[in-house]
Amino acid sequence: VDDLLSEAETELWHLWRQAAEAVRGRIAEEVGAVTGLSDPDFGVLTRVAELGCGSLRQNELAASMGWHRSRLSHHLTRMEQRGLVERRPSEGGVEVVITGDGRGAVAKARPLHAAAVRRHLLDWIPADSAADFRALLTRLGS
Amino acid sequence: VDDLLSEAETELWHLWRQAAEAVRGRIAEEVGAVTGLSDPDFGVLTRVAELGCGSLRQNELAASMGWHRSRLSHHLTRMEQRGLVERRPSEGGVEVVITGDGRGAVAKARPLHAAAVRRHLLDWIPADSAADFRALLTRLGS
DNA sequence: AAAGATTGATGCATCAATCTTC
DNA sequence: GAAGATTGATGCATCAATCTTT
Repeated sequence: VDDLLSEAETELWHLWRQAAEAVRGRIAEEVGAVTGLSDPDFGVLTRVAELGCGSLRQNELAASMGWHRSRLSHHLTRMEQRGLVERRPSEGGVEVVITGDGRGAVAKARPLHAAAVRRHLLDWIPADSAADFRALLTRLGS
Repeated sequence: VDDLLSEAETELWHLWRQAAEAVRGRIAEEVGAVTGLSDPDFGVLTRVAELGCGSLRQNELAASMGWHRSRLSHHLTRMEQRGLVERRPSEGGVEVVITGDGRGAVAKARPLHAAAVRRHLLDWIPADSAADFRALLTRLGS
C-alpha cells in the first residue's frame, strides 16, 4: 500500500506489457511479411468481405471497427492508393468496395493470421487454466 | 485443426486484444491527462532520473528502452522542444539531461502511474491464480 | 572503417476544423 | 441543422540514408 509499485508488482506489470507487445507484434509481423497487410488493413478487409459481402457503407465499417470517421477516412485513402479498396458514392454515404487485389490479399492472410494467433497465443494457454484466463481477460477489458 | 479459428478461439483472441488495449490505454490516459506525459515520455524520464541520476548517455538510454537510435533521437527532439530534457555533447556521444520541468513531471507521474497499474491490472488478478498468470505471461513474452 | 546520432519519408492514431448532403 | 465524410496538424513508430566523430 505504498506510493510506488513493489518489486513483484513491477515485475508482473513488465511481464504483461512484454507479453502484450510480443504477441501483437509477432502476429502482425507474420501476416504483414507475406501479404503486405497491416493489422488495420486486415481488419478493414475482413469486415468488408464478410459483413458486406464485398461492399459496405463507410459509416457501418467505422462502427464495426470501433473507429472514428476521420481515422477510417485516412486509412481508406491509403488503402485506395494501394488498390485494395475503392470508394463509391451512394445514397447518403460512401460505399467501400473491395477490389480483386484486396480479395486476394485477405484470402491469403486469413489462414496465416489464424495460424499465428494459435502459435503465438492460444497454444500457450494450458487447458486447465483457460477458463480462469478467459475470466480475467473479460474483467480486464470491460 | 481447421484453417481458420473456431468460435471459442476467436473469442479468446478478441478478449486478449481488448484487454491489452484497454489496460494500456487506460493507464496512459490517466497519467497523460494530469502530467501531459505520454507513455514513451514517462519511460524516458524515469530512466534518465533513475539510472543516470539526472543525466544519461543517449546510447545507454536507447539500449535500456529497447529502442533504435533513430527512434530515440526523434523522440528526444520533441521532448527537448517541450523543455523536458536537454541534450549536451559529451565524449564520444550525447548526454541526455533532465530539466526541472522534466523532474517535476515525472515526480507527479510516478504515483499516478503506480495507482493506475494497480487499479487497471494488478487488482484484477486473483491471488490464487497469480502464479499461473505470471507463468503464462512469461511464456507469451519470451 | 565503425560507432553514435540525425534526418527524411512513410504509415498510423487522434484531434479539431471544415465541407457536403440530406 | 445534423449526419456523413474529408482535411490538416501533430505525435509517434520504423526504415533507409546520411552525417559526425573517433
